[in-house]
Amino acid sequence: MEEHYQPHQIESEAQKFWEDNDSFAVTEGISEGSSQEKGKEKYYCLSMFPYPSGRLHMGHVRNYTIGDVISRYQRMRGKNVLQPMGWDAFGLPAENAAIKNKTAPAPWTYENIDYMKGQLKRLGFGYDWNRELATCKPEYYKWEQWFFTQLYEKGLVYKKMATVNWCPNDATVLANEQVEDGRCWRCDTVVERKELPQWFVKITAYADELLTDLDKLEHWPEQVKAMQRNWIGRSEGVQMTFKVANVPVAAAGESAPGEFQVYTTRPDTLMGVTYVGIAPEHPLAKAAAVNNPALATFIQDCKSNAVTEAEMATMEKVGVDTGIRAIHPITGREVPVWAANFVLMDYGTGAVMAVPGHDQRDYEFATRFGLPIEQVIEPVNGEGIDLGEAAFTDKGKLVNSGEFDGLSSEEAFNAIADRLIAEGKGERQVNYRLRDWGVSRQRYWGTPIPMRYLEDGTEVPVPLEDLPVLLPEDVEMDGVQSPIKADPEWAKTTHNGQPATRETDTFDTFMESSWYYARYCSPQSDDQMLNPEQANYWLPVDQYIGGIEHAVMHLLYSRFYHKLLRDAGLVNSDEPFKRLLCQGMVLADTFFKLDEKGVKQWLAPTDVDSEFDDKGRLVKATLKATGEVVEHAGMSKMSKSKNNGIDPQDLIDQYGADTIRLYTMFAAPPEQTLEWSESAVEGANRFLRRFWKQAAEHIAGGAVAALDLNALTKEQKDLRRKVHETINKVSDDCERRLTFNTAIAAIMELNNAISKFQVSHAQSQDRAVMHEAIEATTLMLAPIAPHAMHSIWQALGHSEPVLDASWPVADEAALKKEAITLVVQVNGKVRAKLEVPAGLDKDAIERLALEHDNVTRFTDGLTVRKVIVVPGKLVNIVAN
RNA sequence: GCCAGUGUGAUGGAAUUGGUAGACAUGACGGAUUCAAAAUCCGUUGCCUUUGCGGGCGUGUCGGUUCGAGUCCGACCACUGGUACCA
Repeated sequence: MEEHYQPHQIESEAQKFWEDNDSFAVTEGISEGSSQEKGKEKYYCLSMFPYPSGRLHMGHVRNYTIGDVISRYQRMRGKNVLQPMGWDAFGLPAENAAIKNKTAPAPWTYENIDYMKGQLKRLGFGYDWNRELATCKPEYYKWEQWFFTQLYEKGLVYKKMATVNWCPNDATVLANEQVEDGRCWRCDTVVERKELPQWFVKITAYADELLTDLDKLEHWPEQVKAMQRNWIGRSEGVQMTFKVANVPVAAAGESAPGEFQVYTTRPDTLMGVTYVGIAPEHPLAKAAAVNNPALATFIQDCKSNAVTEAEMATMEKVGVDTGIRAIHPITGREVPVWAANFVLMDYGTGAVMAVPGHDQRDYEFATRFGLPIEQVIEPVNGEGIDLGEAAFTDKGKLVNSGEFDGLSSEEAFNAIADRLIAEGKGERQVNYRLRDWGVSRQRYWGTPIPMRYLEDGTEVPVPLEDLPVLLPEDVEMDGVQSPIKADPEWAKTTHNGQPATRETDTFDTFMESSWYYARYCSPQSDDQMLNPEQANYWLPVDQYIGGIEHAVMHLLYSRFYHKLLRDAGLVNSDEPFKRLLCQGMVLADTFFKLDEKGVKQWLAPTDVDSEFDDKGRLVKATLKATGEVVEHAGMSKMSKSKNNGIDPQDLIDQYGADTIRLYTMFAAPPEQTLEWSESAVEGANRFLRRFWKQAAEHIAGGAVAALDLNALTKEQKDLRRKVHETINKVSDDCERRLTFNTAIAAIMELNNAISKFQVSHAQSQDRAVMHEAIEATTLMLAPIAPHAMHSIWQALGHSEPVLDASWPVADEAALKKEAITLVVQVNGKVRAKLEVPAGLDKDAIERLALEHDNVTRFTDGLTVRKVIVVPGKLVNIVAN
């Protein structure tokens, strides 16, 4: 064994060994499994596949190291481990890069995949590359297209109008990310809302199951389940009809609707309705606008409103009186109908009842536009409320509500609902905040939606024998129009011999990432989407690992898709991911400067010098190359769009993969957000060098005697205890807690104990105990620093690779302690420490504590009121 | 705005069930080794106070529960993720 740690040589040797032996290939299935796999429990460990953006960044390294450590740990625990990897290859960045680099998205994507695959291999991740997939390959998206046609046949797919961001200058649809401050990021034109017909998948049909099955996900983080529950947003309420007193006469003799629907979760406040809000696109508003120029202008202005929820919720709430009067369903009173920018046609009924006394948003709107505010609820304790400052939004007791006065909010909910139902004016309804999944994108680099339109406009799904609908890869991007929309020839096709046109929209890329985990079970299957036998052997995924930013959308769409696969008979489980680890984001500073068009140019953090004040806050940033002052936009997750990804390549070149893996795992617990800094990488490298040297010196000492447990000195027993305590600690951290940082800290402590242990060559048991400590350390580090441990394990004389060695088990006998340290507190402050024999009784402990010199100093002249003894931990003396 | 999270020394973090705050690292300082440097090894390192033993303060802010609070409860502040067309 080399005396010095030489990571690059060691790592290429270990990687060659794994490659030559195909160490991470798992054969599919149960019965045809190799003898090695027979009788083993399966373990499917999956990390979220990357978007091939060009280079790995530290967020990827963190994610994939966690997955690889868990996979290697579980393998050492005797499991048959599957760890696959692939590419979420469709998406917007490829189109942007293609335009910028005057190439096509396909070659750009394939080059990135090649480069990033090389980086993953260089980091030593144990993937079964035989199962690699890329979602932009026809053999993958063919089955996604087929499945969509199946959903269409089942009635789970439909088409409707939906709003998009529209750049009138480029005549193109923009993603939310491409809109900055309401303007197009390419040409700075003000963006408009535009309605387009689009395909939707009925996720709302599964809303209830998606909600209730969250309770079955015992090993998912509570925070993720909470976010999904809130996203689905089940509510119980009442939907009711408001009749219109003065129906406006619409243009061309069309009559506007004479009534409209409103949903509320607070029917108890119905008697406090003083106005009604409708969406600017509501048919009533449109009709009223025909003879109301002010309203027409308002509706026109609302066309430039943002489409994102965050912006709509924070924008100024404004509205215009439509002149329409609605009839209150119970009192018959007429209330004004206002068109308001915060009421959305796409969601719910496009109309809301307003109770300014008991809803804060309605209150602010009413105050601003001089609408009446009426109190109909008072606190249960009978206290008065002041509606001069804010709405009273708690539940309570009804007042000013006629026959409903005196009822509690809960009683009034039922009484008012029953009344509306009895009069045929409303019904109880369960609503969800969740909306159906809009899967149409007006972009090129995605899966073509497998639908055809006949000449009479009839829509038909593409039959299996005509799938896949191929996306041409050899195209030119002009930066505005999708090449398959720009080329009229592409859309031409036939259906049963009749001329037809193809759908030119592509799928949302979440469609691909919603089922890839299942495709890994039979990635080469070319006659069906999944091989059910393979899928049911491996699924559900035992451990899924990925960024917390996917807590709702990707993880909810995947859960939905799994249920669709189940209902299609392709899998037999209800949920795709048994245990979930949401890794925290790796953040880095973001910097930008404005170009001549006023558009933000994001700058790589490595190109910027920063100055800090004495509190460590960034006060000035300058471009390294030119000294030009640039703007700092805070820290955010590493991403292509903010250009703040830190490429691990330089660190790998300098220190090797094991150091980067160890450092990343040591820096913080996996779930915690991590602000990127490489200041302690050196320390991780130092630790590996130190252990390497210890192992090399030990091995150079030659043969080792057998351990004789009856002939050990105190020092030898102490080191053994530390070894076995560490085994327990590290096992728990890797299995239950998934806190690799504390596992590494424990191994470092053991390593410090090994350093302090003086080996006398005259004492054969010294070397025997040392041998046990070195072997245990090697095994415990093997999942984290697999290359170096591969070499050390071989040098320790093992023919089997450390990859397949068994995880160590603690020897209970070695853990026994003779004495323990107890803390003595007086009134909660530590005043003394006692060394006592383990198992000493309570009275004796109490006596020893009260007699201690530094304790009597603080109890002198006081009366001892109480003594609390926490066995094995502390004594607290309460005195005054 | 709404939903979810985070906040502990100079820095990353530890404290797993309400029981010793600061494990393990990084950095800094001092020393050994060296012609010298790197590397390595040893020591010190929350703040204030004390010759020393020790003492006081201290986990974003303010308040509460408890013998005892980083941990539980209430209010607030700051930052991060998501907010349905970034993935």
